Amino acid sequence: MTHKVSDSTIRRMSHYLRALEEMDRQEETTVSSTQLAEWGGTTAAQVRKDLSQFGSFGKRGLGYEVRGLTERLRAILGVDRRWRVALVGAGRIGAALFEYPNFRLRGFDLVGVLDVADDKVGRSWGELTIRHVEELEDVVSSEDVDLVIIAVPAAAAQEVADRAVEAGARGILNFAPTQLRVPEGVPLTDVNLVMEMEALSFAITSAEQGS
Amino acid sequence: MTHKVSDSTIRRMSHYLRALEEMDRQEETTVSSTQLAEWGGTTAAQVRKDLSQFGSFGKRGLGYEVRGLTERLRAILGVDRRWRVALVGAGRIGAALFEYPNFRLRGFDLVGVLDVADDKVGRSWGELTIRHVEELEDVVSSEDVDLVIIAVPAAAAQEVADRAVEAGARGILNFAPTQLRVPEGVPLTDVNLVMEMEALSFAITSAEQGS
DNA sequence: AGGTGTGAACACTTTCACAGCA
DNA sequence: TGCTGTGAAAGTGTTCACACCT
Repeated sequence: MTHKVSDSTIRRMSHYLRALEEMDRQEETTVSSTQLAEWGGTTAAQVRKDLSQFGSFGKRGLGYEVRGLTERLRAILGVDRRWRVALVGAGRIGAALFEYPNFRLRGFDLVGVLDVADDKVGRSWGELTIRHVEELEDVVSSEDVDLVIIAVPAAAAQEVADRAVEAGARGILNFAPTQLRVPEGVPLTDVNLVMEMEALSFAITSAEQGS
Repeated sequence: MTHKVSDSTIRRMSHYLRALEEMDRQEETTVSSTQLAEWGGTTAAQVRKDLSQFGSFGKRGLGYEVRGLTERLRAILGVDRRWRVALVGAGRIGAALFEYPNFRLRGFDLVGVLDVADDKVGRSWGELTIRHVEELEDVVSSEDVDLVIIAVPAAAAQEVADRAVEAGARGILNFAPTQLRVPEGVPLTDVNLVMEMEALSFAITSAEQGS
């Protein structure tokens, strides 16, 4: 049933979900594609096309039922469950993630933190104790980790990825500025701040020069 | 001359630039589109198409000269200069950026940090003193800020964006999980960690369910 | 021979426009 | 009437294949 769904569709689905949750908080019970589009900076047709890839959730003439659609989107995105996350690299990025409340609120539970540095291993982060990267396989399997966040220097990232996947991790979020190779079927997302800054730099520079 | 260039092209250009710098470090003097493609996980034709949008930089039968192409890419991306960056929100994300060495290495200088919290205002971060968000306009204009990074709660983000742009900021990197509205011509990039995690969640969930 | 630069073919995404249901 | 769901059209991005230069 489920054919290939584009990346941009998924990104927008996240957006719609956030919009719906906000609308529910404001006690709205129904919503139209037009309203959803305004919230997420897209068009009504786009919203309907996106949703239609997963089913028919609306009522003609009326719109979508906020609560119902919220549930459907949660199920589609797979966030109607909790995810177990291990963090490799207890530096600043790691700390930022650790303290980011939305993370837990949205269903992602940090169940392990690892680092190589001797002065970090053994320390406590909240209820977690930082463990040595050597123990990665152990943490992934014993803690039943689904997702691994890589926040280590570029040179160490590939090895961490290989071992995490081998040990059973099912998806990877990579902050290291390097192109990781992972087996077919293991989703990988990169977050590269320098790249984002360069995109801004380009946009400004080319606007300056283009007539 | 410069027609519309796609976002994905720019992302790949960043990649090529990083690859070239690495190759230069390894004392390679020329490089083919095939090699560049391998490095960035794309195809040779794609590399050539991307580059050809900005000019003809290669020699047929030979490839591209590493140093020369590096310079051209730097100029295209606008990173042959330094950028002045202000950071609004001195929380964990802010701290992570502040300590991220690649940031400065790649040409982005943090020249101002602001926050609302009284217990943060006045503190020192390296050579910078955290200033109150009230002073945003002042910082942007007196420090000649190009880019503003927004790392404040979602509810405060739009106001910060409006004031930053009004005061002369030319681009915005937004970490707040909300859809900002900025005037036409002001580039905006969003970094939304929950969204990235949800994309992983979807990929895993749909793979499980699809046949 | 070797590898670029590029039009043409192809694939994918978005927008349009309207039939159809509440 | 109002708004969804969806084929068809338009627009964008990627891949192919080859002429052309060194």
